[in-house]
Amino acid sequence: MVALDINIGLNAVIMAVTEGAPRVLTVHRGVLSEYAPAEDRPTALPFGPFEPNRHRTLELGLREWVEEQTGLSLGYVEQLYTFGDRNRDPRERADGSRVVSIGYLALVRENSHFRTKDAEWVNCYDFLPWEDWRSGRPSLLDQFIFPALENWIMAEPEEQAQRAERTSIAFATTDSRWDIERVLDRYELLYEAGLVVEAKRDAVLKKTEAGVGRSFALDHRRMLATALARVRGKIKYRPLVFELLAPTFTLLKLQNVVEALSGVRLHKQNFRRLVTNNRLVEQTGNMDTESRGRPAALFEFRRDAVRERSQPGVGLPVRQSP
Amino acid sequence: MVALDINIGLNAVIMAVTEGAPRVLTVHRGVLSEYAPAEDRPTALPFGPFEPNRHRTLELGLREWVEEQTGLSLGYVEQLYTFGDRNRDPRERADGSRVVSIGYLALVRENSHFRTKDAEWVNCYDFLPWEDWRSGRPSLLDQFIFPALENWIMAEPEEQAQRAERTSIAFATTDSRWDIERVLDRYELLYEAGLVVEAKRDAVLKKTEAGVGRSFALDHRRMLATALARVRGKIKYRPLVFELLAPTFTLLKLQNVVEALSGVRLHKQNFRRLVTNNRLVEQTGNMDTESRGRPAALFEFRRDAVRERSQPGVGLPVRQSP
DNA sequence: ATATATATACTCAATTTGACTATATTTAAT
DNA sequence: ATTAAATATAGTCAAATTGAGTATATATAT
Repeated sequence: MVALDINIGLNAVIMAVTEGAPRVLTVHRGVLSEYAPAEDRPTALPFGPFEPNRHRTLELGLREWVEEQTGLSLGYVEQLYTFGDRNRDPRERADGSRVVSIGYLALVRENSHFRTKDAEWVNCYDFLPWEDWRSGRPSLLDQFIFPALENWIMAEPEEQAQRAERTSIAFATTDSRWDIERVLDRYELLYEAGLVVEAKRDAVLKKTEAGVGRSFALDHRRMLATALARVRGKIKYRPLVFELLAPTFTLLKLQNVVEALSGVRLHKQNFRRLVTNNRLVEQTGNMDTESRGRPAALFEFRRDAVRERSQPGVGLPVRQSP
Repeated sequence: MVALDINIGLNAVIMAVTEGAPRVLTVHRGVLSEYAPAEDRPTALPFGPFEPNRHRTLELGLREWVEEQTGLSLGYVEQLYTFGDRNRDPRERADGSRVVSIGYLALVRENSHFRTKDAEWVNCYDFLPWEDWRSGRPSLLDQFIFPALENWIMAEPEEQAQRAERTSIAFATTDSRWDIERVLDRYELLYEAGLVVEAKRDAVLKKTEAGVGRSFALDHRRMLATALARVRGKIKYRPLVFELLAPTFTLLKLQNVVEALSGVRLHKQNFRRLVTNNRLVEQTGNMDTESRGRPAALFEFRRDAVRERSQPGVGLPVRQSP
């Protein structure tokens, strides 16, 4: 039983959808600042240590320090993943100490107030720009990512076949369709191929040109990818979206939040048919006032749907709208 | 930064399907023995400490000690959940030390050899008997669980509504269908209602009559429930089953493994149509020899299916066969 | 030879999905 | 006041999928 020198950190991927984009709460200081030069202090996820003498459970620990630091009282929280690789964190010392981080996903409503102590909402797609297909296929893919991945595949004769297959699955380069859920696979591939700056920082590859997408401290971009993958997967069969919406909303608003998270456009009429036929929402009787065209009916989430249907999600169709 | 006295343990839920039942590898000794009286040493999941100076990653740590202790070389491994509640583990002391356990799921083939150092395969449904509906609705539900839950609901006037709703969702007591994935919800409800012996042991409730299902050390039954829920959910859209099968198999064998895990019977013809139409498997050309009736064709997993289809699972239909 | 167990092909109706058309009701621009 | 643009909502229709069967083939056990 080795007791010495394990620290547990709690990381929060706090997401909201505002102005048509999924956003993540970031900080520029905190526990990590002392380890980075002041001028080069990277964007980071909110982070707090787990203190066993203070916190009865991991999740309560997270809620407490998030509230302390940001004034934000979290509603929906779920554990994502525990990250424990060596050399993840500069606070580890040569003697074998380790920082293990437990990542959490939290969803908050778009107008949640918080004390902005150096915190900022950032568009998730700034970090993962290849994941947003709402305005069509991101040109970044063909202009930079695919050529670079092709080089990486060819670079190692031994592993060509395996690298090609992984790329084909993650990025749908051959016949298959883009799978919105493979967010983490894609990020990890880009990392291994040295196409994100975190890989250079971790000296996985030697320095090449600038990486793709905005970078994050430590392995925080990986945590964000894990979070987005989880949300995209779960939205289909659990009523997650409603955690991100005001209590009443129009169907267009609901659709826009689903589209922002999934990164694809949906067929409007069929989307409406799905959510209303499945009785996932019901009309409140009121109408929306701020619309441009014909006013839309306001809906609310039918909580009973959870009991009635076994998979009460917003039913993402596979295809995009034209 | 509080460094003192956090221990990280790694727990493995190692599953196989043999003789028509999902089984979990259990041990009766190991790190925990010294804390339990010898005559009352409960069944436990394999457990090992995470040693940061030895293990580069958490998963490698798990693989190493599982191999050391059991001789089993794990193939498919995925992280399940990190458990860190206070008072989970008797090795915690009053000074605020804590044992945080990271649970892993591993799937192995039915004939995997291991050095049986006090280890034993146990039917998962011994621990969670209400989860096996293959021979019809378990009588345990109506004979014991529902009356007891009803008492629990009524016991606290303040919380009646909430308890009733949770019970209704988890156990499909009203109109809804039994949802095979809500394994963890159901276990946690039974725990809170004091209907499993672990709850008495943890003094959540005062002693009542014997609990339902076979008990497990510490919170290991909760980990098993987490694992079964994960497998049941993932089997639908990822080719997990093939980790549990020999390289070639008959369609009946495949169906039986899916049924064992999901706990429900499936419609045979439709199941075949699904897996063959989706080209998830392909014929090897050989026939099975040991069948009772007409010999069945042997199939193998089509690895390409992962690339072609975005959700390559075994397509569990919702309903059971008659 | 017969009963029983299993495999496999095929049918058919109900439901769900994808892709449309048509129409209604509002605001903004002219 | 009229028109264009934006949005909401209803409805249609064919294709694909699903649920529930029937029918038939090929083996073993007695």
